[in-house]
Amino acid sequence: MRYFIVDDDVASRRMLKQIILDGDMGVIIGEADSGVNALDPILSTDPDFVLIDLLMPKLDGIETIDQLRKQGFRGHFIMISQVENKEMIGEAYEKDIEFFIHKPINRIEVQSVLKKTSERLLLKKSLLTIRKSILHFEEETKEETHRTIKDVVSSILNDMGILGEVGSDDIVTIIDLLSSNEEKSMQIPPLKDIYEKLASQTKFSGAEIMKESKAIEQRIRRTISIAMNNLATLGAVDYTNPEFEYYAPRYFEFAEIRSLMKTIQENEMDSKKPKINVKKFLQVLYVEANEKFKHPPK
Amino acid sequence: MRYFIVDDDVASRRMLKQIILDGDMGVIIGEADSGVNALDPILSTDPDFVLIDLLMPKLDGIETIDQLRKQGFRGHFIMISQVENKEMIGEAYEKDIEFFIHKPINRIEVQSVLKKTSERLLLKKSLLTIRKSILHFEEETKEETHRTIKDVVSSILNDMGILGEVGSDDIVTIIDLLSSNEEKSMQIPPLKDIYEKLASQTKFSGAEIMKESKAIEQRIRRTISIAMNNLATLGAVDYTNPEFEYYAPRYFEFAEIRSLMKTIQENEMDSKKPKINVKKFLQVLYVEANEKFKHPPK
DNA sequence: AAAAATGTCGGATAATGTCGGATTTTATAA
DNA sequence: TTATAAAATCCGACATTATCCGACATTTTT
Repeated sequence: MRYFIVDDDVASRRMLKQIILDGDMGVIIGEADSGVNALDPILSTDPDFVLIDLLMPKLDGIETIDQLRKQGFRGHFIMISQVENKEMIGEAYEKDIEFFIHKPINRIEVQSVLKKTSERLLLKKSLLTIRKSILHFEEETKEETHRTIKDVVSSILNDMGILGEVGSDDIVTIIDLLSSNEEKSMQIPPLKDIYEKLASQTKFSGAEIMKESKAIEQRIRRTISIAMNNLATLGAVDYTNPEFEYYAPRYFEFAEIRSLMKTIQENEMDSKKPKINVKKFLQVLYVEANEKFKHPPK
Repeated sequence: MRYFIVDDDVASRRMLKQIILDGDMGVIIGEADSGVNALDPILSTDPDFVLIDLLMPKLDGIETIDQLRKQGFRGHFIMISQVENKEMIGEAYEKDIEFFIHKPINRIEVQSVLKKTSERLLLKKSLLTIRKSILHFEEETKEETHRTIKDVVSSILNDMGILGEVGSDDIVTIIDLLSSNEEKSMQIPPLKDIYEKLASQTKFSGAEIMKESKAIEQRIRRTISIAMNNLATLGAVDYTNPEFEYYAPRYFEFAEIRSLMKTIQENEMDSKKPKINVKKFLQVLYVEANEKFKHPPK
């Protein structure tokens, strides 16, 4: 199942994330710290479940649900909040949420509820598929609920905090492209070739393609640069942070990250620009995404 | 659906009853005002759902569930109580209750939850029936994507932060090659032979092979050098880092790593190049990869 | 309209292949 | 065991490219 988390409290988001991942219940394909910031990403990533806080500044949970529904979102909501007021809870249930979980967050409770709700969804989907097949004698055995490579990649990019960047689309598409390739070599082709291939999907004249592939190159570089900064900032505060600990040494030249962390800690703004190794980043992402895709849980 | 209500409060029972009947969700086949008084009737009427209060004199909700399960009751529980204590709620969920609803009782909430749980139950039943019939036809089309030795090696190299380097491909292929060999000696053959064997998979003239095997040698050396630098940098930042602790002493001459760490910490850029022991690295990797492959993760 | 983000391009930089020779390990005999 | 030669392994240096990056132009956002 694909989850999206909306909560203004970082700690809550992290706990939920941890619970979902630990329980092997699915992937987090995005998160947001407010209703307003949640709308666009939810509509574009179309998660199966949205875990949403009721009390949030500006746009509260119920209003957010209204907005999303109005714009055609068909996913399911699970509300998580410390509100005790039965009126509000009732109101939430009227918006057709799946369930209301009371804060403080309790691991077993959340896991149990998520498991039951997602099971219900799966069952429903299977039955719908079956009914359709029976009615039309069709052989559509395509499981739409399966997560794609793109989901896996998105979730990784989200962890690095760059899912919203323009270059992320390029990256996701590239990995998808590479993965759909026949050759099972884990070595990715030269970056130049990759860029050109991607560019040729939208542009058609030779010159256009060259330009676009140059643009792609820069977009990706800038996106990765942002990821480095994000991780370095995380690590500067707490180098046992799980995202930092995992991604920083694997996806980047850790020496670069380290010197970045230093300048951050010492608040120097000068900073010799760090070296950005696009090839390494894509290579690791490619192998790891495929691995996670083939052997989902951990 | 057939419901049974257990609650020491008459008013609560009446409300629940009313909600179920009004919502046309099923029939009430009995009620009881305590856990003790509920046991016999529940076992004899075998309801689909038991709505049960957590806090009751003598036999509380959880104990009642235990008793019933012990005596073979297979129905489902929905707990309804005003308890706020998350520990108790968690405990209840561990007893495999369907959901926990907080008092005071809210019509919409109860209806929504009951509807969803009973729907889930119905779906499950239908699906089980269908599956049973289908199983007669189809043998399982399960495609097992085995975890290969390559995956194991990749993950180790990823831990060292060198999955992105060109030489990693060589290393992975080499270990795969060695492992598929008949002789299960723990001792790996001379490096030169290994390189030549690998080279001869892509090149075919004698001279070409020599060149390629030289290239492979350099790629691997450089890759391992990067791994050393990565780990040393990791260790310099945080010597309790698990990857550092594990890999640094096993795969490398630890003395080399330590002096590397020193130059990193003191920011000396001169640095006498550390000695790189390719043989040791491959040897350890070979043994460990095979070990992990045969006896996967704990 | 200013500021930020993105596109464009050429030159700088670092990665890689190639090769000869230095250094270490291994084998063998004293 | 120790000495020594041969073999294996390791390393530096250079040429060639892929990759990277600064700087300015253009577009988009505020």
